[in-house]
Amino acid sequence: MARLNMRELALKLGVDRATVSRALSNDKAHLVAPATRERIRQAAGAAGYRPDLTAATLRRGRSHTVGILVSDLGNETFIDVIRTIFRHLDARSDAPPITPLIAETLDQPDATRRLIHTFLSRRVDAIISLASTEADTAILQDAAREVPVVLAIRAIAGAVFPSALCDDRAGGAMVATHFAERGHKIVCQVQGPPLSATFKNRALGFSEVCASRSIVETPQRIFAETATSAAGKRALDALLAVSPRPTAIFAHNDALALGVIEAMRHRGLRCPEDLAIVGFNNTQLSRILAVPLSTVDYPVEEVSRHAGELVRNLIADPSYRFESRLFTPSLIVRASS
Amino acid sequence: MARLNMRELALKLGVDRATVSRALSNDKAHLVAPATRERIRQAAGAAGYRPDLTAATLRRGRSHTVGILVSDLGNETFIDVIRTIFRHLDARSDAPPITPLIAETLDQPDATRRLIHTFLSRRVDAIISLASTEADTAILQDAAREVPVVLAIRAIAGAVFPSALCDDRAGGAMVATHFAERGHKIVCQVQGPPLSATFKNRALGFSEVCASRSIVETPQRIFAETATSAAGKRALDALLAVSPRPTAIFAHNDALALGVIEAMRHRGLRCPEDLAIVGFNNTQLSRILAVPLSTVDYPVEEVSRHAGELVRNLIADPSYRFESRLFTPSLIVRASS
DNA sequence: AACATCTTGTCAATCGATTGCAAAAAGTGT
DNA sequence: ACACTTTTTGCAATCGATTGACAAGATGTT
Repeated sequence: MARLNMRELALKLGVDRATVSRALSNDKAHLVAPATRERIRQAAGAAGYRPDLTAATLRRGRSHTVGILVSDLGNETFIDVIRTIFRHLDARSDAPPITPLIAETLDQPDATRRLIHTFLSRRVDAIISLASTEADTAILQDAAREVPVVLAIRAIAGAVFPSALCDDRAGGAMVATHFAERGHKIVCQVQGPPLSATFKNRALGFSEVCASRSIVETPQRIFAETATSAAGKRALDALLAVSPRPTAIFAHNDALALGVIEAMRHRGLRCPEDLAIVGFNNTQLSRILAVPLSTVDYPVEEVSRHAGELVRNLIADPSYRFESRLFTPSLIVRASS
Repeated sequence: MARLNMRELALKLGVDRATVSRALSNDKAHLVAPATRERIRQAAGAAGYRPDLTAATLRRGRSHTVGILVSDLGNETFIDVIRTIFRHLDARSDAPPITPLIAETLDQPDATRRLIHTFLSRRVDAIISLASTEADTAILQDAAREVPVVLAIRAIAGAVFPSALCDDRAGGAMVATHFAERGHKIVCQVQGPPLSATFKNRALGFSEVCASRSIVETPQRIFAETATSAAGKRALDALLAVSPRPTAIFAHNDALALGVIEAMRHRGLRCPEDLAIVGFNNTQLSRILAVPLSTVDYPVEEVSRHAGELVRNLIADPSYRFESRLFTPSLIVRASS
């Protein structure tokens, strides 16, 4: 069961472990004579030698590992971003591959603190936080004094971190503009939990355009406690009580939109005739609904790539002059509006 | 930037590092006087001391880490299983928490080998492979000589690993029985890629019941190259060319079923009147279709829990007499059949 | 008072790879 | 053959925590 280690390999070849280490490394391989280097590499391959990365990490102080915090693994968009980040971190063949550690916080600050501590104990080279809330600010700032911390998807109000975000405000604005062009005069929003900057910005962008194009936004905004279809269902009741009655609504994500649509179906209301609706994220479900859902496409690829690059660059040089970026989403008009 | 390490903490407290180590450990804390122990724990907490787990791993030979291989992170069922496994691994407060490492193989054997090697280099305590294919057999067997390897979701034909699986054969049988009870005489399957044991077993269970209840299964089976809705769409053309023409079809998962249904809509065919359809997995989409989809509910909780337990037990004792288990899924009848 | 037992803490080796420094070997020019 | 540079290799310390062996001190027993 005992694994072959470097000392044994060196012994077998009659060289020093230092020579083996250098021969197998990327950056110091030139320090060993070509013939010896090849001999060592052959033997290592043949013997199935695999270096112990925990030992290497201890000595080097670099683990080639990044921690990814995500609030909800059930969220399709988050998963898309994570897997795309994976690819960007793993793909580059010049640099050593980076192994991601993933943790689900479920938006619980205690769990988040615990998970961040675990990451730091495991000596991650950086942390990417997807969709963190304000409750995490202090912990993340703490962590940032040890390793680079990069934010993706959700900004944190009042804190500056390198980040890769979607321009949610622009997204909200696009929806309002769309409603204006279709001649809607009275509109309403079903807003996600307001502790998330994402939803705040979507609301803001939408309202701004409504004001400038003199569309009436019903004074009562609908707040969903969670951004889920169940909450969307409940929202319809509230919506119908609103006066003046809106003819179009902007749901802050596709799940909320779905809930509203299902509730409408129950009541015999038709979409878009009775009520037009636009969602956000362009998830799979938006395409497959009986009435395909208009929605805002999330710039997954760009956000992920930038997050990956920030991490790579900040790991290479902690004082790297990073640039946080906002990526513009795009409206996809389908039958629901 | 330099982190506080155990030596410094010990120095500050005027005790030996060994004493600190024992005071902070779970199993050896009783070896240090209660007063000293508390003093050390207080100080450690106050100073924000966090042990370096890579050093501990190196010394102990245990990383408290497991590697999870998954073929496709976009698959809702896989994600559900992963996050449920997380919870079972992380939750137990008596044992130290286990950090999962996740890797997406995309069913590419080369990538799989690379990722497994990375896991082993990082000294994972065990590997869980979700939905592996036969192409991975040799690599997994290799890995199994170093650490416990547990299979979930998909068995590998001809190889014995501790596993936690869904009884796909029973699931297929349920669908056939359901068709029989509804009076269908001619049925057909849209089968997922046959290199996956999952789909083989679903097909088998279905066919067995068809035979015993003298339902005609059309001789031409439809094989989808991938288990996606696009493949499902293409499958409908093939289906319509089949003779005798079936009145009900069993799609091997919900995505395939969705594809078939969308293609039907394009042709103006009605579900279930013209063609009844049942899927598999009970994914979100099955609930939200215009005609809610009958499907087989996947026993996510049971599979995940058992996989987690296998891993825990095998880590604690590699010679543990494990029991591989099959969990029975359940048919959910909705409007589509 | 002598001896056994238990408690508490220290010393030093260890896990496996990396790397600064210096020694040995090989190459170069005169 | 000699002085000198350059290449190649070896030695030994190091990263930070854990643990077996053992010593010193405290407590108990007869």
